[in-house]
Amino acid sequence: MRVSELSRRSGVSVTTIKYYLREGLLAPGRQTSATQAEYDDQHLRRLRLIRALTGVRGLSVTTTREVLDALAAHTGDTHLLLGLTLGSVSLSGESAEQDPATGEVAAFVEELGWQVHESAPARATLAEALTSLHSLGVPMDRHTLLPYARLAERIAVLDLDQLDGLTDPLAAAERALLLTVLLEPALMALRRMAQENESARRHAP
Amino acid sequence: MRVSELSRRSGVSVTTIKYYLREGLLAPGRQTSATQAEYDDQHLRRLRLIRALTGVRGLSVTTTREVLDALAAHTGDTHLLLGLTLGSVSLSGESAEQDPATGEVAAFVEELGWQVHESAPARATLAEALTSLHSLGVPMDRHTLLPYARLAERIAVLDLDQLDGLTDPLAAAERALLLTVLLEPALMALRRMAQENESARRHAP
DNA sequence: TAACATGGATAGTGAAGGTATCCAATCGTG
DNA sequence: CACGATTGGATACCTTCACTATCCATGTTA
Repeated sequence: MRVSELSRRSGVSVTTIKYYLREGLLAPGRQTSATQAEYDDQHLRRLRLIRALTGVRGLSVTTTREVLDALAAHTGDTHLLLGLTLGSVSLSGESAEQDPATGEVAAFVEELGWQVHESAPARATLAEALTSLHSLGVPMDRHTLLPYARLAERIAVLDLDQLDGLTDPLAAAERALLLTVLLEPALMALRRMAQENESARRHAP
Repeated sequence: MRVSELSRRSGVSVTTIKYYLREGLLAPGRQTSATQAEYDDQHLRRLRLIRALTGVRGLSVTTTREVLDALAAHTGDTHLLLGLTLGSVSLSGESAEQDPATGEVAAFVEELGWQVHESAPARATLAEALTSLHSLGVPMDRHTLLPYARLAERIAVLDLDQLDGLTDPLAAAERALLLTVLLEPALMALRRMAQENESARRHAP
């Protein structure tokens, strides 16, 4: 198919597709002549993926490219992919200085017995959030955080269960990405609704 | 205290403070003369809150104002506050048309037995995420989603437990806000680390 | 009283994420 | 094969957001 059809089928304007091509989010089509290129279903799928990451999750174009590059590079070792570039989601601008809670997070991860890469961005994300909460007078010590971590373990089990049976490593990596990133807003929405429900249960029995 | 001290104590520049005043995120100080105003600890606290919401969580200035307004308006009925304006976090631009998965979400909430307001933004967030996943070939039916929802219930219990003992309704409302919004990145970071751990456990026993 | 700070207003900045316009080459239809 | 529409490619422009800088008249303080 050519650009106009790709545009029609994806709902993304031709100029925006050109923009994504320029930015390297989308691979160029197969050239059929000097001024003509052919696109296939892979491009359509990729385009849908881009829109999902930028739209639903609000990732920046830069982060999206990094995530997609990581997907291409690490197909195969799925668990390296999980949470790879995704930690940089919360803040696009890197904070150069180390967060004061970094050591606390390391100790906590150790206490949990988790095997987590030393440089996992999620560590910094957690540290930053805890520091911020602390500065606003909300404690969140080990004791408070522990049950949350245990529930996170069970969520992770559910996540990994959904990758079972996918033998194609490309498909598995892509699904891992989708489940990690796109399920986040869904889980947070479930949490907010559950909070409302629990609050109603407690305050109006 | 005057502006310069507020700036020094909060780490926010005077010009930015002026900007927040203009945008209505921060209440004006008490005028002591025609061209002088006095700020107090409430202003400092509010300023820290603003920076936490915009910085850690990446909320836009507009959304932050809406959240803070909701906080001021609904102090007292905490469970109305929870998830009130917060649903609009995922997408700043409202999608005027209704998501096709809206009905499915309503049925799911019913099945769970949750008491959730009909117009809760979290419903739309969930619907949007499910639609997006569906269009990318990841099923996420009721059956798959149910265990996630049950874990969300338990997270909500932990959340609400932390509001116990706070008798001051203002403090309770503010803590509810902090726990809902600022804990999100922390929970997602825990999830990603737990995924990495679980993946390591499964693939390299 | 003179240097400096303040509140208030207005204009400017830089990044992000597109959008619009041109152009020459090419395709497809008659 | 002629001719209008489409395409790829390049460049310039636009809008929004979150600040930031500059002015200025008034006020405070040493």
